[in-house]
Amino acid sequence: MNAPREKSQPRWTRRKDARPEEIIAAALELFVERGYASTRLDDVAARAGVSKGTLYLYFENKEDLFKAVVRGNVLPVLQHGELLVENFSGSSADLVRQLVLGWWELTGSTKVAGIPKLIIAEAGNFPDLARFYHDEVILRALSMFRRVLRRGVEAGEFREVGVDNLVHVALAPLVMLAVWRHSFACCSREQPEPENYLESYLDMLLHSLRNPQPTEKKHARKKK
Amino acid sequence: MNAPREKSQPRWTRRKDARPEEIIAAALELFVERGYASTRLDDVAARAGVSKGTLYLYFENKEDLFKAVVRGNVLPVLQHGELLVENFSGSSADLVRQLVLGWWELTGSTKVAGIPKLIIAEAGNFPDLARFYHDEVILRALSMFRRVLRRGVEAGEFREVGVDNLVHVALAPLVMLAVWRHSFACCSREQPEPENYLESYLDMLLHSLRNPQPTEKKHARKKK
Amino acid sequence: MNAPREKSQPRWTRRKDARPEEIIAAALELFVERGYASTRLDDVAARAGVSKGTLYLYFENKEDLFKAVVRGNVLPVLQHGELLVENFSGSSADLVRQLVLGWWELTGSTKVAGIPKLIIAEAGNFPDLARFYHDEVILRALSMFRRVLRRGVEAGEFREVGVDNLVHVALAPLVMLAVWRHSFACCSREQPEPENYLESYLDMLLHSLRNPQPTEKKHARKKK
Amino acid sequence: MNAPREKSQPRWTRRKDARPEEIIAAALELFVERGYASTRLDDVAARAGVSKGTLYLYFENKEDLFKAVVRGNVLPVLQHGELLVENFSGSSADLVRQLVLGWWELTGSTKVAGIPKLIIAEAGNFPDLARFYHDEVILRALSMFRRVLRRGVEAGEFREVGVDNLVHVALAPLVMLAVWRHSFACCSREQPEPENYLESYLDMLLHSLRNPQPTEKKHARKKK
DNA sequence: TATGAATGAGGATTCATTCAT
DNA sequence: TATGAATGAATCCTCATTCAT
Repeated sequence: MNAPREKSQPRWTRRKDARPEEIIAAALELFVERGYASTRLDDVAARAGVSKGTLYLYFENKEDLFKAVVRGNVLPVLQHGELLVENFSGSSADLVRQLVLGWWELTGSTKVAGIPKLIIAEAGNFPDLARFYHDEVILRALSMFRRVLRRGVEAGEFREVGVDNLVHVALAPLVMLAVWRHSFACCSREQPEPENYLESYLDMLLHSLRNPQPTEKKHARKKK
Repeated sequence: MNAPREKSQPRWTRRKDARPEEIIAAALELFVERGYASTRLDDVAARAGVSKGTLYLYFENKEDLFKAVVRGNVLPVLQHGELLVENFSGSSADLVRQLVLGWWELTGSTKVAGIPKLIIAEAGNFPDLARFYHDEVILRALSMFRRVLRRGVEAGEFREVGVDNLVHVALAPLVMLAVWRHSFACCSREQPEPENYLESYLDMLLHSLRNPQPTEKKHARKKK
Repeated sequence: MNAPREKSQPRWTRRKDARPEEIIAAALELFVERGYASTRLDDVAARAGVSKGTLYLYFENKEDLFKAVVRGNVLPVLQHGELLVENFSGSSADLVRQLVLGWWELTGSTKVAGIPKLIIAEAGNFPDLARFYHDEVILRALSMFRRVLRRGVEAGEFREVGVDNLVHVALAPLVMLAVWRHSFACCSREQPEPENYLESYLDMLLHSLRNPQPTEKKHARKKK
Repeated sequence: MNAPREKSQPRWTRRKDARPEEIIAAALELFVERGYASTRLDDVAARAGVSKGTLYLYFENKEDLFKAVVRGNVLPVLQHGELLVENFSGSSADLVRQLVLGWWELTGSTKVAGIPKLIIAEAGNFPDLARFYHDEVILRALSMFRRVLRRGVEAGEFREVGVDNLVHVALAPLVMLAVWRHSFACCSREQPEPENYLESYLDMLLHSLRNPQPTEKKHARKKK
C-alpha cells in the first residue's frame, strides 16, 4: 500500500513534523484501549513506528504525552459544534438533532470517543489535566448546549425548564454513549446500536422539552 | 502457648471473619480514589490495619481483591431496588421517583458510587470482571427499569415508547452522576448539587414519558 | 567458615538490623573504586549479598545511599583524633606524630580513606553533602589541628606562625595521601610507601615549626 | 539559493582548524564543573556552539574527548616551569617561590586547575589516561621539583633532606589548592585566599628546608 | 563538513508477590 | 493465622552514538 521503498531502505528517516502527530495517534489508541497505567511507552513507540527514545524528543514524559493526547484531540470536536450552533437557522429541535448526530458521526467510530473514559478514570491522578478538561471542554460543551436550549425556550418551541440544571442531565447520555463504547464494547451484545440509542435519546429529550402551548414568543421564529 | 487472654475478652473483638470485609472496605476506598493500577497493596493493607502479607491470606492477588471489591459492593444496591419494584403499589411515576432517589440516598455519599467509574476504566483490562458486571449488574438494572417503564405504559400512565432502547438512555444520567462525583468532584463547582441534578433528571424523564391521553385503562393493548 | 547452613538453605533470611551496615560497606567499596556515577546499584546489591529491591528498603535512592556512606564512615575517624588531642600530655611534636600516624593506621588501609576522593569528585553535584562534609569534617579537622599547633606555640615548642593559614597547608599532604591511594594506586610504583611519605611529611612539618629559641616558658605571651 | 553573503566576509571567521580547540575548551569547563559522567555531550556541543554530531567529526567518542581535554591542557603548564628551572640563576628559595607563584598565576583562575580533580576522580575508570597523566605530568613535575630541591641542597642553601620522598609531600599542598578550588569553592568561606595559602605554604616549605649551617658547599654560588 | 533526528542499550526505581519467622 | 523483610520482573527514562539529510 505504501510507496515501495528504495532497495536499501534506511534504518529510519527523518520526519520531524509528522512524528508528534503519529505518536499522539498511537498513544491515543493505546491509552483508550488499556488506560493510562497499563499502556507501556514501548508499545506506544512500536505502534507509532518509532523507537522508545524518539518519544522523548517530543514529549517530556509519559504524563506529558498523556496530556498532549487529550489536548490534541478534544478541541476540534467542540469547534465543530459551536460553529453549527452559531450559524444554524432552523428549529431548535433540528439543531439539537444535528448537533447530536453530527457529533457522533464525527467521533463515534473514532478512538477520540474514548477520551471521556480516560479523563473519568484518571481525573483524580492528574488534577491539572482534569481542570483543563473541565474548563475547556466540559464547561464549553455545557455552555453550548445551554445556548441551544435557551434558544428553543425563547422561541417558545421548548417549554420553560431550568436550563442550567437540565444541560447536565441532557449531556449525560451522550457522554455515556462514548464511554460505553470503550469499556463494555466487548461484552455488550444487548446494547442497542448507537443509532437506536441516539434516536431514543433525541426522542426522550425533545419530548420532554416540547412546549404544550407553543405560543410563539418573541420575534424568534427563524423558521426555515 | 499463647499469652493468656484477658478473662473477659470483649465479644465484639475483631472476629477473624471480619477481616476480609475490612480489607475490601479499605480497598474499595483506594481503588475508587486512585484507580486500580495506582493503588498499592501496601496502602490497602495500611488502611485496613493489617500487614501486606495478610492480604494474601484472603485474596489470591491484586486482581482477585479487585474483583471481590466489585462483587461485594454491587448486589445489595440492586436488591434494594428490585424489592421496591416488586412491592410497589403507587403510580409508576412515583415508583421511578422513589427508585432513583432511594438509590442515591443509599449509595450517593458512599464510595460504592465510585464502582461504575472503576468498571468503566478497567473493563478492558479485566474482561471477565466486565462480563460479570455487565451480566449481573447492568442487565439486571436494565431489566428492573424496563419492568418499571412497562408497568407505566401498560397502565396508560406513560405513553408508548420503545422501552428496550429507552432504558439505556434513561439510566445513563444516573450512572453519570455516580461517575462524576468520583472524577471531577474536585474541580467542579459549577456542577449542580445531586439533589437538583436528580430533580431535573426526573422532571425530564417523567415529562418525556407522560401520556398526553392518559385515558387508557390498565391491562391494555400491548400493541406491537 | 560460616556456620554450615541447614540442608535446604532458605532463599533468604531476615536480618533487618545487619542489612544497612552491610549495604553501606558494599557501597563504600564500589563508590570508592568507581566513583558515584559508574557504580551500579545492581553491583552494590550483589556485593552486599542482597537483591536490588532490598536497597530501597533502607535507602530512598542512590543519592541517599551515597550520603549514608559518607556520613556513616566519617565521624569515627575524627572522634579518635579529638580524643587523643584532649588527653595528650607529651610534647606537641609527639602529639602531631601520634595524630598523623594513628590516623593512617586507622584508616590508611581502609576504603574509608577513599571518601575524600569521592567528596572532591562529587562536591559540585551534591552541594548539601559538600556542605555537610565541609562543616562536620573539614572544619572540625582544621579546628583540631589548629588547637594542636597553638598548643605547641604557646608552650614555646613551636615558633610563632600564622596558625590559621598554616593548618590548611599542613593538612593538605594528608588528604593527598588518602586521595592518591585511591586514584593512582594502580600505576604509581614510584610513589613512596605511605610510611616513608608520612615520615617525610612529619620531618618537613616539624622542622618548619621548630622554634630556634625554645627558651620560652609555658602559658606565655600571646603576642599580637 | 542562500541569502547572498556580505561581500567582505571577515577573514578571521571561525577557521575550521579552530573547532577542536573550541570543543576542548567547552568540554574542559563542563568536565571540571560536573565531572566526567555528569557531563552530557549535548551540553558540550551547545557550549562549543556546534551540533552534537560535530563532536564526532573530531573525537571518536566521549572518552576520547576526555583524554584530549586532559592532554591538551596539561603540558603547557609544565613547560613553563621547566623553562624557568632551566634558566634560573637566583637562589633556590627564590626559584621555588617563582615556580609556585608563577604556576598559580598562570592557571589558578583557569579551569585548567580543575584537571587534577578530574584525574583523581576518574583515574580508576580510565587506567590508560591515568598512566599517561602519571607518567607525563606527575613524574615530570616531581622530577622538576626534585631538581630544584637538589639544586638548593647542593648549593648548601637547603639542609640535607631525603629529596625523593620530600617532593611528593612538597607538591601535595599545591595539588590540593587546585583541587579545592573546584570542589568546595562554593561552601568554603573559611578557606584562606590562595595568596595567603601559598604564602603560608612557602613559609612552611622554605623554613623546613633552611640549612642551619649554610656552609657554602661546592662551587655552587650562583648568587644574583 | 555539519546537522540534529533517531536509535537502543543501560540503569534507577517501583511494587506485586513470596516466604522465613 | 499474621507479619514484613526480601525478591526481581517490569517499566520509565537518559544519553552516547549513528546516520539520513
